[in-house]
Amino acid sequence: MLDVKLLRENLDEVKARMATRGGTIDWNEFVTLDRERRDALANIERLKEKKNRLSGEIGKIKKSGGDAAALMREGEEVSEAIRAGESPLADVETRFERFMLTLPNLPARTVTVGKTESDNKEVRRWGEPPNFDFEPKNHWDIGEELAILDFTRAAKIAGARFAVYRDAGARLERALINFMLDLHTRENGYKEMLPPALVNRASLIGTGQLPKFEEDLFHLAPGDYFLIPTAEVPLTNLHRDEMLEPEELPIKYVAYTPCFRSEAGSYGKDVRGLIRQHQFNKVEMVKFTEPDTSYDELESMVRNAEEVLKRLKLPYRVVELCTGDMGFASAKTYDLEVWLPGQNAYREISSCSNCEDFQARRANIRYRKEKKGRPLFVHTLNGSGLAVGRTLVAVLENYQQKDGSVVIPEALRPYMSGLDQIR
RNA sequence: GGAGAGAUGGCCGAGUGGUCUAAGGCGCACGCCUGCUAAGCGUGUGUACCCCAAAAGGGUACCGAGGGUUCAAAUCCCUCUCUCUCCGCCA
Repeated sequence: MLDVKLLRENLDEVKARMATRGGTIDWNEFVTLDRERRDALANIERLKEKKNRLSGEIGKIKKSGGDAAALMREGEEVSEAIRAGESPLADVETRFERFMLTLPNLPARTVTVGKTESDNKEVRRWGEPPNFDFEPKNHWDIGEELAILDFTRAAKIAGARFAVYRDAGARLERALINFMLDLHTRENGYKEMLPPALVNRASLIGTGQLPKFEEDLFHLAPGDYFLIPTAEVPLTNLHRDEMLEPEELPIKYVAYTPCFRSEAGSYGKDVRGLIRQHQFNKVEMVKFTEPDTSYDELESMVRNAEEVLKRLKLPYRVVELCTGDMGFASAKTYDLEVWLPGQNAYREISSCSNCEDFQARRANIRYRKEKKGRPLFVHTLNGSGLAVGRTLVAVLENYQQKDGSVVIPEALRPYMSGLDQIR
């Protein structure tokens, strides 16, 4: 959520910066609703003041045995007026709040202005795409030929966009999860968490998926729960409605969770293989920081995600998303794209974002810098470290051999009981 | 799923219709005192929003959440959420 005062006081600047995201926002609605809301509020507060004053006087008169009938009649009228004013006020407040909750975050000033993916800025590359003396295969062919991935039976038991990992495939996925968690907890200073994969509406409003993107989520009717689309949701909401101590910042969490996405509207995209699934595994990093340090923390989070790819010796590049390509809650985002020989392209495997105080406002996550100072909103960051299924794809495609086997990256062998090759 | 108990400020805890403008304690901040420390004494102590150009100042709301009764609700009524105890079921 954006700061209402910022909108009131610097509307022209906000308009211009928000426009760089693309899409249109009805700013007149903001001005109108804000005006209406404040007028209605001032009106009702005046009446309530009167009510409180009358009630106090009636109390005193009754205590001293006097007759308060006239004042009580007046009080009745005031209460009637309050009741009449309450529903218009509630109505305008609801509309105002809904408007505010559907505004995306303001892009950071440093972010490159652009419309689409093609305007994104490559920041750096690492590693060389491998040279094969044969035609490299897609991971789904590799996986099915080695009998470590089974899409046919996944379709039978669940449907499209699901996968069954089998034998060494299942084990490789598990090895990747453990490898990533160990790296982030032992070397990068994150605390491991294992949160629920189901969350309530308030949590999804906190991180920004609701109210605008309900169709992207799986909703469970009994209990009104949602399956999490990313561990960012439970991890960030851990501290919803909390006051954090400045000395505990930055807080750094890492969690492995399954993630669930409806992929509504993605028909025809990545229809084969593991790239786009309804259910996938992800190791996610989340940070809570002071405003001053959040951009340094974003840089180090990106380095933490890169370290996974470096240790696996997978070639990748880092891309800074332009204003038009960023997610709803983000002020600045870096994507990590891993080289996939089967597609002859770099594909997203991690996304690291600084949400500044956008989520902290929605989720009411604050800290007090000074003991007597006012509460301030923290900055929240999140990043994949990494998308596990896509990492498995990258391993299969980059480490494939002419004979159809796949070499296990050295860093993973301790997690595979020393196994060095899947054949 | 059944029965019962509970939810009050940063924390503990009192409070069953009108000075609750929430007692008291702890904690915290500032000051005083004491050669240090401890103790003691005094003062203060939340959040959000609104009015005001700003400051000063003023107002409204907040006792788990939402409704209701009443001139007036922490207090009475209804619904819900969560926590705890016991029973049942269960990986």
